[in-house]
Amino acid sequence: MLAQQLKTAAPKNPKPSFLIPCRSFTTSPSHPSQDSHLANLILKSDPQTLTQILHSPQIDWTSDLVDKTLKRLWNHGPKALQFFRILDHHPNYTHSCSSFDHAVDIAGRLRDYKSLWTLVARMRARRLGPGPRTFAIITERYVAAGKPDRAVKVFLSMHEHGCPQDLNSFNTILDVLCKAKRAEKAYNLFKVFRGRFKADCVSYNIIANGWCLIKRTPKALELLGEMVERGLDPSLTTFNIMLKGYFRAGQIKEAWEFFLQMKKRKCEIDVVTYTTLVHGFGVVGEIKKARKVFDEMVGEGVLPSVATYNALIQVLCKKDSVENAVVVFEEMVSKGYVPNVTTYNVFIRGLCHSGNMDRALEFMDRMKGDECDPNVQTYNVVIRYFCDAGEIEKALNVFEKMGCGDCLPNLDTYNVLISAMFVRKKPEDLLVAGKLLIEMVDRGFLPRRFTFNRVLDGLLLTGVSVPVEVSTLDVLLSPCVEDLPFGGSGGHSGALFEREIFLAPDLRPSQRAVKKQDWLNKDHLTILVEMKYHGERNLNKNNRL
DNA sequence: ATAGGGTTAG
Repeated sequence: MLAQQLKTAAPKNPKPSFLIPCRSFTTSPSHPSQDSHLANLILKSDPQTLTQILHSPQIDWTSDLVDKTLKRLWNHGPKALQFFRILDHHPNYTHSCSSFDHAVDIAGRLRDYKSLWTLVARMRARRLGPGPRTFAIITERYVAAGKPDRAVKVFLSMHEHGCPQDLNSFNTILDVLCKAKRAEKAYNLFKVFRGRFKADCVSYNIIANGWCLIKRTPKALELLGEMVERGLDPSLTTFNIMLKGYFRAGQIKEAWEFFLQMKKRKCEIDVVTYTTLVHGFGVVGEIKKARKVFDEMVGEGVLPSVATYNALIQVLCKKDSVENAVVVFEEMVSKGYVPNVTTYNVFIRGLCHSGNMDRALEFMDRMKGDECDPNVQTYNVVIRYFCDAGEIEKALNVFEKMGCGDCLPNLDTYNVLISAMFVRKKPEDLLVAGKLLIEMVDRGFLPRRFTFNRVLDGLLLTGVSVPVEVSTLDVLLSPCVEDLPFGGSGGHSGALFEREIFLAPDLRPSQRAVKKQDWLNKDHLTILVEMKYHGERNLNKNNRL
């Protein structure tokens, strides 16, 4: 049934998509899942066709299928939202609250707050929420966008959206702030409301961890003092947080002493404690110590977990040798542990780092056989190392394998590749950079201004032109992330230059004031970007970027 | 989606 869909749904005039052809080969003979099929279909279709497909009675939409599809489209936010909206008008399917939450998340990541709040309003109108989870998402997105104050405001106004605050949501906002390295802000909020929400051990653990994350272990200790003062007992989690905190701050000796104290105080040391030790000693190069802890934990009655193995494998790769990591890898498998994506990723990274690209690719294939598909991090690692080795073609090959729907590239992927295009600075490379830039913008990733300018500079210098779709042009003409109101990283102002866009090659600058409506008649435009510099920068003469 | 342990870069 879906195969039929695939055929009939193919657009008559498929838009030429550069670089990212749909995967014309499949690496595994097994049948891709339904959501994978759908994601590919959605990526290829234009809005009109898409409506037909999505509203077709042949597809039996369920909340689960919608959630999975949204997840597949995660790295193409605009498409994901388009999909969600079209399905929202389906004659006999209605979105679940979890799908709404996903959509809210995506809108938030796109920093499309208008859509975000529209979704929230719609949720409420349908009595599906918004719930605590929705607010966890919204606040996290605001914090990630560099707007922690806005996030706090949203938390404080939750009840106005029909979702009263409680200890859980209080702990959530604290955690969101702490994880974003805003321990100070979290602590201030904590001090104001700890009485009202009856802060518990979890609240204190969250804040302590927040201080540890920014390497301020003394503040964490101080907070634990407050905790005890108020009659709350630290838990094993609390101790594990501190232990990790010492390692993170480079206080290895203190970490070990702290661990000895834990033992002395008859703490029930668990696998998390041991994993922290293995990792902590390993990253500072104390491989023997890491191994010793690893070997001794079983004697203490604690079995390693996959995470413990991952920690050991990682540090062996980094500070010892990949060969020894291989031994541990095989050992863990022979003991019946199932390596997960992280295991493969740390291992593949190790192989890449030791210049073993071929073996890295072999392991990537081995993953697929083991129901453990490579994720975007896996691809990024391999792409990064190919780029570093100057094997740009190979990097692009791997990139193309990411294809459409199975594992879409993310912001890192684009950044890594675009940077790599400026190594050789051949005109072809710069052209690829231009195409990548347009594609990333198309998919809802805002390049940093540095990236944006660099690519435009490159194109200008080489005189290469890039085909661009009209919808993309809107975004290209809109500000970069740093220029958005309230700022991405905040506070930058004043562009380095003004950009003017001309239609090329047949239009002269005098015709630059072409109206947008005139462009709309064409499928694609070839544009040439010309820049006017403020100040003295003169790139054309010395021909350098 | 309430807290702690494995992935990521000089």
